[in-house]
Amino acid sequence: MRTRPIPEATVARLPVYFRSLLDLAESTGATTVSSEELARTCGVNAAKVRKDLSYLGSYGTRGVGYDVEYLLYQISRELGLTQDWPVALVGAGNLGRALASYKGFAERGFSIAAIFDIEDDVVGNEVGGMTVRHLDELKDVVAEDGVSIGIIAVPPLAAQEVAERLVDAGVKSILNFAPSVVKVPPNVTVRKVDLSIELQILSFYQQRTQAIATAREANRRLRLQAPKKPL
Amino acid sequence: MRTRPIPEATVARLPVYFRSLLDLAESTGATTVSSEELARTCGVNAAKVRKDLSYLGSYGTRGVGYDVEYLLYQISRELGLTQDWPVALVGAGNLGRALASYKGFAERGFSIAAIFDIEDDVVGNEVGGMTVRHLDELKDVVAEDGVSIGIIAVPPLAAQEVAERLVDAGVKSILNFAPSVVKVPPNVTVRKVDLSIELQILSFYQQRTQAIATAREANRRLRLQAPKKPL
DNA sequence: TGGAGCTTGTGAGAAGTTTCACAAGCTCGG
DNA sequence: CCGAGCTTGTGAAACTTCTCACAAGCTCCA
Repeated sequence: MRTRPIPEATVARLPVYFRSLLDLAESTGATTVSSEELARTCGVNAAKVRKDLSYLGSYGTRGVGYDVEYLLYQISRELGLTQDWPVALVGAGNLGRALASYKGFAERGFSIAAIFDIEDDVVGNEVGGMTVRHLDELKDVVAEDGVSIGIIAVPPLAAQEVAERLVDAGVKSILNFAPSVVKVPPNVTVRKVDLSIELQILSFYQQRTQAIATAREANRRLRLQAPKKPL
Repeated sequence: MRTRPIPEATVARLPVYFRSLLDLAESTGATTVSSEELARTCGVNAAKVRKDLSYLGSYGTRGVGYDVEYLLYQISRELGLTQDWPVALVGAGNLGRALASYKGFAERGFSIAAIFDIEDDVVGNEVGGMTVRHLDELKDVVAEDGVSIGIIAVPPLAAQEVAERLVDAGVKSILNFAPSVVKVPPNVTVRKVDLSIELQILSFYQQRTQAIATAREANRRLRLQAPKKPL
């Protein structure tokens, strides 16, 4: 059926198109959209939109554009959004609690099956309308509820162990919020979201574009503190 | 001084190397590290590590490896981590509060200068040891504290307006957590972190690797509900 | 029915990124 | 001082992603 595999870069953009199409359908009520228009709302190049969508199939009409409803359906099917994905959330700290109450997940069919933690004073607490369970129950919940996606929201030192327990329980996809690299078997997919790394990348480009004079000045000062390269 | 600009892909990895080097220095106390070893802890290819580091300069020693301290200093200088970056956090909802108490930012020199919101019942509250201020004070705070980085943690519909107010106040780099595309002038950098998009990407690959039989079955069922492509 | 005006789908080339493979160069022991 | 054993730095090839430019094909109106 599918001729070529869909490039990773395209997969990463499909959710953006999806959301823009939803907004479009809701706010303007338009039934059809051109690649130009979709590109504008997504902040990308129109040719890129067309090429991306062409990987899904030939769903547009020349001279007219794409039918919004039909395209929405095709993208959601491709992304697997036509079914519900129960998610296991591990870690009920600051971030875990915020994620538990985050509405955006449920909107796309990702429901939190259960929240886990390991601290005695956290297990049993109410978070986002659910009771925090002990991590030891993970395997049972995963099996019972058919969980295939796990979210790691624990301190960095605990992340690798949690990842292993998720894999052991049968989870095949992991979203890692802990600022650490986790290693998993090749049949498991991990994506990481690292808040501090994003700021560091911004800092790089920020520094780059600061006034030349200021940068030169700062560099001179910094060089004085620089450790010597060992001989 | 710099011959070639550092590729974006490399910039995105420097913070990962940086963290691994810190861990390494702390846990093993090693003074030197090979590209092979660093690559292992970062989950990347050794040649990539060497090429990435070579953009910073020739900081290694053949037959020996890289001096950990020296490399740490060079990366932190490149990323602009030798100075402190005050950050304006807009949005004191679930996510905003979690970000406000997130330790990882301060560890890398990103200090929250102030938290802003617009809701009367939120402004004035205590969050992470700070008092939430009204968004109208943004401009003053940015000017006074020399803020150049802003974080958007507000509902999607408010994101564009907040972005404009940040830009207007003089912020040059924005980290956007709202699930929406924000448009800014070309001299401003935006990076987005979209939690739901990450799950949708996982969902795509998850679906792909599920048992063929199951997928076929599901597809057959789904096709029945598919809207017809308009003629 | 035919032609003007759009818009898609895509080949081809450009640009960016990853990986390979190996010369250059360091250390250390004998 | 020399050669064995490492490890870096980097051209070059392979691969991926982006962008351009235009033929193919649709709609609508006269």
